[in-house]
Amino acid sequence: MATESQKKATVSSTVEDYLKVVLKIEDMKQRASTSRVARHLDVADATVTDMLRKLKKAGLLEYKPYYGAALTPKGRRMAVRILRRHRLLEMFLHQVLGYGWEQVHQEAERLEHAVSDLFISRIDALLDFPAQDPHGETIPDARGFRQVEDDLCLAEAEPGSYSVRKVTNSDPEFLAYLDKVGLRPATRFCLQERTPFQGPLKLLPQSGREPVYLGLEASGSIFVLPLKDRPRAPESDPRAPASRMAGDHAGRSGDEKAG
Amino acid sequence: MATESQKKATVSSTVEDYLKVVLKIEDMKQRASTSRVARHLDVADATVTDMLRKLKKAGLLEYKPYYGAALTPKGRRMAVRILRRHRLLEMFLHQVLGYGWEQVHQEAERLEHAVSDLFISRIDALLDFPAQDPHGETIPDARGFRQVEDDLCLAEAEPGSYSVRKVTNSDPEFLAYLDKVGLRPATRFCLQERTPFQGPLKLLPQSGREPVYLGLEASGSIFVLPLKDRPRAPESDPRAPASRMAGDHAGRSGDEKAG
DNA sequence: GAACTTTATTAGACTGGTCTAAAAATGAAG
DNA sequence: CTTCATTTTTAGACCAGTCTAATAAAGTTC
Repeated sequence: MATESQKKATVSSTVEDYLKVVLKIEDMKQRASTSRVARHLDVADATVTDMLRKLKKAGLLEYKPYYGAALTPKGRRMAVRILRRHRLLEMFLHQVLGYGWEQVHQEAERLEHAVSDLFISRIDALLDFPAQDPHGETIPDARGFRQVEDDLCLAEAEPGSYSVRKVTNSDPEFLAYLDKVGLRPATRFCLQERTPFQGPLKLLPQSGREPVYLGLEASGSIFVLPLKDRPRAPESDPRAPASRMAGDHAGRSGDEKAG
Repeated sequence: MATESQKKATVSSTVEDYLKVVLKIEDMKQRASTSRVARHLDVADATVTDMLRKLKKAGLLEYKPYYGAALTPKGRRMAVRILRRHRLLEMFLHQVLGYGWEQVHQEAERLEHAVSDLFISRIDALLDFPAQDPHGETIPDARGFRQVEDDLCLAEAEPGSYSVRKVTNSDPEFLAYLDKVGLRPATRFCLQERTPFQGPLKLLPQSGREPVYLGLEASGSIFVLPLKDRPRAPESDPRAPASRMAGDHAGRSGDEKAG
């Protein structure tokens, strides 16, 4: 019923992964260079060179040697389709099977290649056509439309009230930490002062109450406190696990290998 | 939570398919010869010879050249695990996502290799630990135990009252036909006369009402009628699609390639 | 038990996806 | 514009899984 009468140019899950990565890189407004793609996929550069040429030949992307790749409309459609499947599956695992938000990514990563269109359309309906996944990422609709929002990076935010728009990191440990600490999509908090922390939180400015306090250690780690416990000055805090874990991830805040 | 602390000798889905087929053949009390395995998997005999030797080396089965293969305990455990996954997934697709029983097999065939143990244990709980799949096949429990029942083949059945125990055929068209006609696991019916039909129906003698009549055309096709419409003598009937479809499948009633 | 048929195995090759190591192009710095 | 460092591509190889064609066991018949 769902997606009939379309040329099913079925591709391997490997190809799907390459397209997904190129889309992700393009979304970050970076050039999809051989090495960048290789880092995301954790394969050798030479492997990527080969593959990009194959994908070019298949009409899924443009590829200029020594420069990089860019999705064609066709490649983009396929990549967005996988993105949709991934996020819908994450939502399904979270809502229907009770997975923690730190558990959904890995499973969706495999399932996105294996489930049928029927499966996807059934869980879509079951979830009542959700607009976001458990991380707050927007789910492209069945036609492949995605509303791209201008999220605010934590590092760009002026002091004020915000809510967490999305968390762009899929590391289970880190997400479990955020969860423990009560920081998830839609959580509201007060940013005390500007911070250079580049972490995976994307924010939405917000007027309203501020139930949570979010601050920054000297080391660069983030920490979160109920507002009533807010310290006078946001400096060091003997919160061992929090410091450790947040620190770990703040360190790798650039881009590669984060998802 | 479910299946921790066990050596995860992860194998490819291809290997899982080979093991599954050998288990299936052994369950039919046949010798898992090279060519029989090859027919089930739809690959060349030479391919199977290679693979059986690899699987022997991996300790998953015994293999005697020019004779055939037999699962080792380890191979059997793995095969039963896949069987469990397959049937649980079928039940899940049917019950939770509303798949028709003719649709579940194909999807489960892919998913059984892709989902995690967590996924399986979650759907198991969600379905309240079902004992059978939509076709009436018994689902092995989490420890790998399976109760094997002595079902009656249609061809062995004397005239009398029965209910459908299970349908061991996964052809979507055929199953859709049986469904349309109201013949599924637990359906009760009256067998009018002994039939040489070797089809995929397994029966369980049953005392009770007989709402359905199942008979045999001269050609070997089956057909079904509500009891009140039952004809005096079970002969031809101008029910075109029924005759056609059932005939198609009764023809290939032996064993190979049926599932 | 010799001849023939069937079934199984070997031999050699191909594909997709990957690797390492070496060569080449690009780009940055003097 | 040369030189050096970085990035990318080429060359050659490997592995898993598959195929076809040729050969060799096993089984069947007379």
